[in-house]
Amino acid sequence: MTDKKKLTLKDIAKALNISISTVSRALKEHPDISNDTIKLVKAYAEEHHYVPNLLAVNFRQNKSYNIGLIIPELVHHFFSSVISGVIQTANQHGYNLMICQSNEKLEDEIKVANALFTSRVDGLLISLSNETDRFEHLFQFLEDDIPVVQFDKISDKLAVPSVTVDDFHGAYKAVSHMIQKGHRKIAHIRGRLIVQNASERCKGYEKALEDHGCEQHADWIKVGKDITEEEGYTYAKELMESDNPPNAFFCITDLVALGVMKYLKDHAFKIPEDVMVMGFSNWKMAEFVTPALSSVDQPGFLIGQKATELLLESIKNDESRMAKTVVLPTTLVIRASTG
Amino acid sequence: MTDKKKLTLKDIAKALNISISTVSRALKEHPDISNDTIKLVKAYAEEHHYVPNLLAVNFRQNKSYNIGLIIPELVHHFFSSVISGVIQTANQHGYNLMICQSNEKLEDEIKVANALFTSRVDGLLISLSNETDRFEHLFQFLEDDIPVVQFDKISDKLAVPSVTVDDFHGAYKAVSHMIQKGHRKIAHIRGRLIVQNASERCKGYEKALEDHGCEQHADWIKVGKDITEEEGYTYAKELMESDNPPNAFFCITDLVALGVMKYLKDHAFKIPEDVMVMGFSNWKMAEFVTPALSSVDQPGFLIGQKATELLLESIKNDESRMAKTVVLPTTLVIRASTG
DNA sequence: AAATTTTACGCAAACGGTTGTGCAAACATT
DNA sequence: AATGTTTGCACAACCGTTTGCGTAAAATTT
Repeated sequence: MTDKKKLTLKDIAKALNISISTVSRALKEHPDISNDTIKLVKAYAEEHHYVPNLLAVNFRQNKSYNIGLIIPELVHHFFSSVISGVIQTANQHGYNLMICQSNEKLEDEIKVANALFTSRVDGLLISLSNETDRFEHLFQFLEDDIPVVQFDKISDKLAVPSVTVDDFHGAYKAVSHMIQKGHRKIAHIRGRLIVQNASERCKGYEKALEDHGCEQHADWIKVGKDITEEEGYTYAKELMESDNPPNAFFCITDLVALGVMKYLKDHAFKIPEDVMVMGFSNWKMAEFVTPALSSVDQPGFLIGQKATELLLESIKNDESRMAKTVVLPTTLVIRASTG
Repeated sequence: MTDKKKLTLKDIAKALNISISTVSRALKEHPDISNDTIKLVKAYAEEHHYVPNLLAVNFRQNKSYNIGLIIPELVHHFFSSVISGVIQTANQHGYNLMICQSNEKLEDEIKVANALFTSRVDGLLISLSNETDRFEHLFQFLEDDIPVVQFDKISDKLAVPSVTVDDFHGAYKAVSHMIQKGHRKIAHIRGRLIVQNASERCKGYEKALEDHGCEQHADWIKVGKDITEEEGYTYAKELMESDNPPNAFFCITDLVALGVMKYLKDHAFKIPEDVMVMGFSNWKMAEFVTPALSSVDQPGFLIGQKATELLLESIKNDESRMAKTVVLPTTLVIRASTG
């Protein structure tokens, strides 16, 4: 291959018969440099397509201009929206993104966190895996003054800024909506409460029932493990075959709701007339299933944006690194499954 | 903030009273260094958590260990699968990924390509935007000996290795399947033919009709512009209201198929009894719509993996940079919409 | 014992920028 | 005219690692 060397400051300096430092300063319009020289240097650089060696710059500045992102799953509508927001914001500020998956496993999370740490990212964004109950792999960043921001799946054991959606009110609005539609016997299929989102949504559900004076039964709350469609199907079956079947389902996520809908359709229950179904997250598919699924929309893109802004701010100044919480609003999207 | 400096080779050298170069070599077990010294250095490095400064290493090697990825859309099931494959493969080989979106616009594609170029990526993966008909922004990489690999949306004007799925046979299999099910009047809703995938799928469709001796009508082929659900709906309406309505639809993508299904359901056509519908891409939602949508599955993860492998190989040795084509097989996924 | 080879390490340059400091010339002030 | 100030640039150190080369000491061969 042709061995074309990239143009360097030294080359320009030699060509114009001035010093390297003058070239460097001229390119950034340093006040010490005369306008004539600035023009001269810039013209030459432009003409010869000078592009600064970022590797050298970053090394000198001891900054990678990389931020790390750890998410449980990449192939996921919500998380890809988040990524999209992160990328846009990061790029706007001259930062690049290094994305890693934890696959919802603590082991993998630790592995990729260490990799990002050795890569010397300037900051870290993370949505914790469901398994995460230790934080040493994240503390090492803080010990090295590398700011961390958590989003969506967060923990209060990690004292860093966080961005979440208002799961509580999202759930509250969703459940209230079904109550107003006349369906007051509402079941809830949720995840384990160690995950903050699950806990908040459940609280919102309970508060709505309470505020509207609806029946509350412990066995109307089912705890999913993997949060799959199958679980939705199974629990729907259990609940609908019980002595006191509900006439509405509030599901922790759209996938579970789909399982519930499948059971209901298989057994000739009419949605929403007989039984209403509400999801959470508003996946793309929610609008395409039949009947279209009502859901609580989480602003993924916005979360990504906001989290990245917080992180970049923390990178700039130390004071921004205190734990603080940004809570973004959810939007109730009403479709056919709740009338 | 506490000003804790990272441990450097110099620190280790000073502590052990040996030279920096010996430390450097010891850590990589250079044959010039005695086993005793290697052990000594490694022990010290381990104990004090030495982590090499990648910024310095990369600068010194003049390698960023970054590869760029340009895709039309991030929030998209297929592309996030691809990304997932790319990330895994890249990380396995010590490379990081810089992801950019073109939003299907040439202008954006050029912008991000330039950004990646200045970032000095070691290689570039790209799936072209639908608008791309110029290639200067990509040629600059080749001129600088930075290898490029294209996938999915490719162009033969770009003489670099490419990875695609077998759109032709995917389409052929899909259409043949419907014919075998007894639906011989098959319409096709496709995209513009300058996009290679659209062209291949259309050819596969035509070949299947021909091989099975089915009617072929030019007006059974509709050309979508944005490839949206609405277009599917519109064309389904047009076709079903025509004098000679088809009894099957082969759609260039699942989204279009959903639009078609919507029209059919709205107008009381039975799927698949009256009219069959076939999509392409096998999006997540295909299995959740009613009736579940048959589709042609594209192995996104595999494409990402393969493309990355080709790229990394090209980075390693110049000879691997010749244009060559890897074609991955598709899988026909039969669901309710085709019986 | 002298000559040769091997072993094990140190020295110093290099990568391409950034930046603090020094200094001559030009200009302004008294 | 002597002094002080500003302007515009050059010098050189520096970031942390890699690597070619040189060389004493040890090991081996004559």
